[in-house]
Amino acid sequence: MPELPEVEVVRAGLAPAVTGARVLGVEAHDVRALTRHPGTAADFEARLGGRTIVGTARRGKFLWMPLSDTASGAGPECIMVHLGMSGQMLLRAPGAPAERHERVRISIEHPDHGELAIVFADQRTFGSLAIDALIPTLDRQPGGYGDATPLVPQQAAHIARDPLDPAFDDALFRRRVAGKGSAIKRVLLDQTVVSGIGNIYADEALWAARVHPETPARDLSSRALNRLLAEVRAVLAKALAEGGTSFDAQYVNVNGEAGYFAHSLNAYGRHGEPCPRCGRMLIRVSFANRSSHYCPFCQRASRQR
DNA sequence: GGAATAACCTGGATGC
DNA sequence: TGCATCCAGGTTATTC
Repeated sequence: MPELPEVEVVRAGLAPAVTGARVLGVEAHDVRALTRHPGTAADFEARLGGRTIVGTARRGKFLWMPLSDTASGAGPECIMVHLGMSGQMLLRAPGAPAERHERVRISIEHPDHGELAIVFADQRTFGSLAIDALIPTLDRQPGGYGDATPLVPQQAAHIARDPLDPAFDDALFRRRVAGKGSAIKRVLLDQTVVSGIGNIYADEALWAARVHPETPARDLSSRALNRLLAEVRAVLAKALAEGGTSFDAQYVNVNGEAGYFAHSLNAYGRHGEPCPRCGRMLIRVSFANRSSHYCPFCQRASRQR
């Protein structure tokens, strides 16, 4: 499932191929891939045609590609992308056969690389593209990773910065967590508190920090919270270095290749196997319409203070 | 206002 | 072999 490392791999893969490229044409095959777009599919196609992609940026799981200004003088805009659970952004040669679950194809011409196709494919149709307005960030810091401009898509403005963002505010994160009575795992998954973390990396970071997923957030000591934040960063960075987590064909980079981090998972999906730390059995429990995987021995709720 | 829950969606895995 | 059911989970609207 695309979480921060997977989205960053996609962004980094797109950047050299799309920055400076002009949009030659757009084919929206499935309107479900445009649920975030405020207009029709025809409007999406018309507003994108002829524009130049001037960069790539990412905040948490949101990815965007700023566009050149329009002749009409409308404010700055971007192509906003959310991969949802199964979205893929693929780079293909012009005229390449349609991908399975292909929803949108954007044909571009790059001054150095020539013609290419950006293909958005999505099996479960939770992902979406949109043309969105770019608005100033409240803290006047760059809107996201990969672009120094202090602008962020309107639809991603409510999302907190992610832990790998240089402008991430550790103190603000601690204050927000300390004010929550919910389970710490639920707080980690709350994109308005900290972005980029999904079910996989939440389980991995909690395991690494020895924190029980159902510990009330406000019960965590400063020490435990600092340890957890450090482990979140470590897990995300390691996954990023290994190209992200792929269990099946659900996540691939822009060339259709899988990542390797699934081999490094310690807790997620390993229920019934021995804990790599203590050797006791890892378990899986139902949690907030999800599954939680943890070690009931070395992640005890009573050990947080 | 904060917190919890359901719904959206598809295809692979599983059970009968 | 074929059909029905379950499960995966990011985001958001709805409900409490």
